[in-house]
Amino acid sequence: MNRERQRAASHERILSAAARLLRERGLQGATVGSVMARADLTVGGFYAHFRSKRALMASAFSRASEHTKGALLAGLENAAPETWLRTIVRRYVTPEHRDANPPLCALPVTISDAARAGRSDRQVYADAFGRFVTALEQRAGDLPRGRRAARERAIGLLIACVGGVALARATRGTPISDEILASARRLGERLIEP
Amino acid sequence: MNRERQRAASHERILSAAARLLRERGLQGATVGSVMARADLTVGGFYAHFRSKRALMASAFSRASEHTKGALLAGLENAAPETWLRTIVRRYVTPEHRDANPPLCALPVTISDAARAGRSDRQVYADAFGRFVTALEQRAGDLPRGRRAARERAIGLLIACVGGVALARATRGTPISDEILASARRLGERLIEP
DNA sequence: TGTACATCAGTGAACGCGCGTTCACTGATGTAC
DNA sequence: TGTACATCAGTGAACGCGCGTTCACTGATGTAC
Repeated sequence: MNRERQRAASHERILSAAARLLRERGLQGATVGSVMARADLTVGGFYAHFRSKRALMASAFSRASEHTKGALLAGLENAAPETWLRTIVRRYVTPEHRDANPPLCALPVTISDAARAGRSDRQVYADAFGRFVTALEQRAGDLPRGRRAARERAIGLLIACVGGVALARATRGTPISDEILASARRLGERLIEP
Repeated sequence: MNRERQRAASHERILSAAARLLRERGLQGATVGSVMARADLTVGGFYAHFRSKRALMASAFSRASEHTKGALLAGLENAAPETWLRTIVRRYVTPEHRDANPPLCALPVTISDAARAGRSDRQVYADAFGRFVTALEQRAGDLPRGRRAARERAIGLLIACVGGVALARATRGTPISDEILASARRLGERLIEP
C-alpha cells in the first residue's frame, strides 16, 4: 500500500517535471535524464513509469496545457465576454510571457517540433489547441456579432496570440520583437471589437 | 583558375542544398552529412567551405528567405497595393504551402529553433522577418488608411501568415488544420480592407 | 615541349559527445508461517 | 512477535546510434625549369 503510493508520487513528479521542462526547453531539450533529475530520480528508473520518451511527452503536453488554461482563465469566471476575451489576449501577449522561463504556454515553444513530429504527436498538439478554441468559442459566441463567426474568430484570436508569442520569442533581444508583440495584441483586440 | 571556379561551384551547391534542406527538415534535421550528400560531396570536405554548421545555417537561412521573397512577389510588380497584399496572403496561406516539401518559406519551419538558439541566430531570423516587414510596409502605406499604421499592419499581416502556416503545419492531418488556414486567411484579409 | 614538383579540393575513416534505452543489481517494504 | 523469504521501485553502468568535427591521405590541376 505504501509502495503503491510512493510509485504514484514518483510518477506524478516525473510528469510535472516533464511538463515544466517541455515549456522551458522544448521537445529535444527536455531529455529523459534532465526530467528524471528534476524529479529527484535517476535515468534508469524511467522505463518503469513510461513506455518511451514519446509517451511521456504526449502526457506532459496535455498536462502543460491544462496548467496554462488554468492560469489564463483564473479569476475570470464572472467576467463579461468582451472583458474575458480581452483579458486573455492581454495576459498571453506580453513581454513577460515571451521572456518567462518556463513560459506560460507550451504551444509556441513546441510549434515546429510538432510540425516535424509524426501523426499521433500532431494529434496531441491539435487536441490541446482545440481545447483552447472551444473555450474561447463559447465566450466569443456571446458577443454582439453573434455565434455564427464565433469559431472562426476564436481561432483567429489564438493565431494572433500563439503566432505572435512564437515570433516574438524567435526574435527575442532584437528591436522587432517588441513590435511583434504590440501588433499581435492589436490584431487580437481587433477581433473582439464589434 | 579552373580550381577557383570549381571551388565556388561547390560552395554554391552546398549553400543551396542547405537552404532547401533547412526548409524541408528544419535546423537539426538538416545535418551536415545530408547537406553534403545533396551537394554531391562527402562530409569531410565541409569544413573547407564553412567554419561550422551554425555558420552554414545562418547563410542558408538568408538565402532561403531571398528565395521565398522572390517566389511570393513574382509577377506583382505593377499590382495595386490592395491586390498586391491580398495576393501575398493568398499565396502564403494555402494547404499547398502547408503540405509542400520544401515549403515556400523557412520562417514557420524554424520558428521554435530560432527561439531556442543563441542571440546571433535570433538576429538572423529577425533580419529575415524584418526584410519581409519592410517590403509589405511600403505597399501598405499606399492604402487608403495611410502610412501611419502601415508598419503595424504589415507586421500583423505577417503574424497571421507565418503564425497561421506554422500552426497549420503543427496540426497537419487533423481537421482543425484546415480551419486554422481559413481563419488565418480571413485574419490577414481583414487587415487589408479599409 | 616534357619532366619533376607543389598545391589543394575533396575523401573516408575516426573521434568525442549526448542521447534514448536496456539490464543486472540493490535495499527497503511487505508477506508467510 | 520473530524470522526467512518474496517483491519491486529505483540505481548506475553500459550499449548503440547519430551527430558535428578532425585529420591523414589522394589524385587531379597547375607551376617551374
